[in-house]
Amino acid sequence: MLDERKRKILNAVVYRYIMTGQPVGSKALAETLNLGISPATIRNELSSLEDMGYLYQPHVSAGRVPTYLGYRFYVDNLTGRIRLGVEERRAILALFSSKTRELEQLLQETTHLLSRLTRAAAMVIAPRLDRNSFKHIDLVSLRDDLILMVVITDTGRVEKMTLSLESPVKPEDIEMVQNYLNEKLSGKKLDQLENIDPEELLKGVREKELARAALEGIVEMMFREEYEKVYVGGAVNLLRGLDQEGLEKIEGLLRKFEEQYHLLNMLKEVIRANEMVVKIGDENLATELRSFSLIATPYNIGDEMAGTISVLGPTRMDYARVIPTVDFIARSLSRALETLTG
Amino acid sequence: MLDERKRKILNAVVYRYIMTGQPVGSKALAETLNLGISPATIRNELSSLEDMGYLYQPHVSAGRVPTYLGYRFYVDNLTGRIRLGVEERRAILALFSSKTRELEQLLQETTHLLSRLTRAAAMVIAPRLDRNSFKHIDLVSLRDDLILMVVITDTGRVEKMTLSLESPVKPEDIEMVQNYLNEKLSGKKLDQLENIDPEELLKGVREKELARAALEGIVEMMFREEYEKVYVGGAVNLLRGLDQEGLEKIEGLLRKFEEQYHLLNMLKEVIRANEMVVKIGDENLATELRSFSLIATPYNIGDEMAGTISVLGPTRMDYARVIPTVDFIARSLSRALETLTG
DNA sequence: TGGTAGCACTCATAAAGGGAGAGTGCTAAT
DNA sequence: ATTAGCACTCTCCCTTTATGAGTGCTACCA
Repeated sequence: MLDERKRKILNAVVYRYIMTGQPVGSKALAETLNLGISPATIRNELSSLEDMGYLYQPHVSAGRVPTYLGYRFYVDNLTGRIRLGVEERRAILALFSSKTRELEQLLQETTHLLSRLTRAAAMVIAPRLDRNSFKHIDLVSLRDDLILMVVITDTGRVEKMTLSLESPVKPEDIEMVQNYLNEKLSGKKLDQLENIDPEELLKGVREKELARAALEGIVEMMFREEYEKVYVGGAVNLLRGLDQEGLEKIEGLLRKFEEQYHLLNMLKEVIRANEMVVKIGDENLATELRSFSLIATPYNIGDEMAGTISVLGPTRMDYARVIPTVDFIARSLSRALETLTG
Repeated sequence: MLDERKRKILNAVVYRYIMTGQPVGSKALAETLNLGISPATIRNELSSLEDMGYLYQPHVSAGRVPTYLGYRFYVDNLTGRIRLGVEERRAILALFSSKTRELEQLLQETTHLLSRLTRAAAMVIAPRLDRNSFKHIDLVSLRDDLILMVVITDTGRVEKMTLSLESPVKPEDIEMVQNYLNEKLSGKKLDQLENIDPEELLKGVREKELARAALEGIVEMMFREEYEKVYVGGAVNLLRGLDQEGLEKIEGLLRKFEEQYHLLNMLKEVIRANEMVVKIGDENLATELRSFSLIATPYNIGDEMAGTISVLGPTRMDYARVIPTVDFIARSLSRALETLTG
């Protein structure tokens, strides 16, 4: 579709624009490209590339700037140019070589690293709860009618909830219910718990109110976590080199960032992807993201896909550097999680 | 020090400037003040107030703008003007009337409400861990040499940590250590735990490695939480109506906001206050806050001071509205926590 | 003596004009 | 097919000019 020369020119325009942020002119291209052709020839090619929708001119006497399509071409033809910097490699290995950490802490630090290395906003979606299996339940009385329920999963995730009861319950009953539930539920996948008939299960216990509240609580907890938790970092990076009007646009986006629910909604088109996804500009579903680029890739625990890590930055982003960085972080995280969760 | 007329004029200037954002001129003041004096007289007074350091002129032909000192005077003389709006009252009561919630969730929602109602950035410092007392410890094996430790406090706070052991440990030993620690530590204030001699305590157990790791873990956990957790919300509000240069200044501040440690450092001068504090402009210790106003007030659990809620906004802030809002939220939160933690 | 009218003065802001420079598209020549 | 040459367009930046807001000062008044 595009001949060799056009491809070279297009790639050069995008590359230069990413580096400088300035529209790229024919003269500068002739100098760097070394194709032995004059600016005039390049101008013809540029004009042609503009007709095809890969480039546009901000105004008539400016150089060319890539359209979303132009970036798309560039990203799809990155082979060779792409490489992980030594700096990045070192920082990533440093983070993941330190051991014995909390899942949450690890994800939090991953988010930080991601945003720092890519200079973009980073989002890490935590592993879904429903794939975990039930490990242990703990009932602790705060008051005789107020019980704190703590549920621990096999991946070391800890969720808690306060149960407020109508009537007081005795310590020995609490312990009994706890033991009973532990025995009955141990090892079950969390999403199987929804199908358990509570009445059936409750037959064996005396203190029905507490047991029922606990069961309902567990199901509610799953519901609460239906949209998974997201860690966000480096949202400030989106402000970098922004003009007045850009600022107003971004305000709405940052507002969405503060709410898990909205954030996940924006990300949902990439959440389920099982390989790296690069969405450029209007390729994004969420309107708030239309002027940004989103790079997302899944991470695993063992063989199972667990969650997604992603970065959000301007379409004018150094893809050749960011893509391998995101990729390597995802791999490193997967490896770390495997040893962390046993 | 200031006569009646000067006070009226100064208050009017600050009030008007807060409302409009425009420098206030003598003519406009003469119209609104109804003191029966002419603009010329007001000009004399303004000039005098400027000499005293309460006002300044952005440039010679502009009206007057309050200095930090001017805001300070205004805030110190708010009596009468101050009142809680019905809107705000309703929203606050609505949030705190719904019941049975997690401490963390409640604090998170409080942060949200605070930023929404004040249109400023909100920070809520969670109750310090060391005042809590030990309620229950839970050791769950993830693998035979990887133990998840969960510590529950009497206020329903749950902290966890993974313990990685040199040698595998048997399930019955885990249970034994867990029971032993529960018995020994139950009811102790967390800050007392630091003084316990581990060797003394360890005499009674066979599985010393696990027990020692657990003890060290608890102490480390306290250390980890020495600087308390902070919830942040509405940082975007700081971007409101910002010019290009203000944007660059604020970028550094927002970056600090992303790190608990730095954030708490900035807040530390107000953390220990036991009544409402209003810090205006350069009254702030942290240089990053020098061009903002910080309003902070403590909240309690029972009779004990538990944490601090605060908002950060431009010095040109509607103090008459924000101050009572922050105050009422703090009171409501205190009340809610009392019933939540029993 | 405190208040006021009048007036000259300053300065920000906006609109208008005018190079300079960058980069283009087009044309004609190779 | 490629290129040199050139006219053209438009942004950017600087200067100029007009406008208007608001002041400080001075002289006058009750």
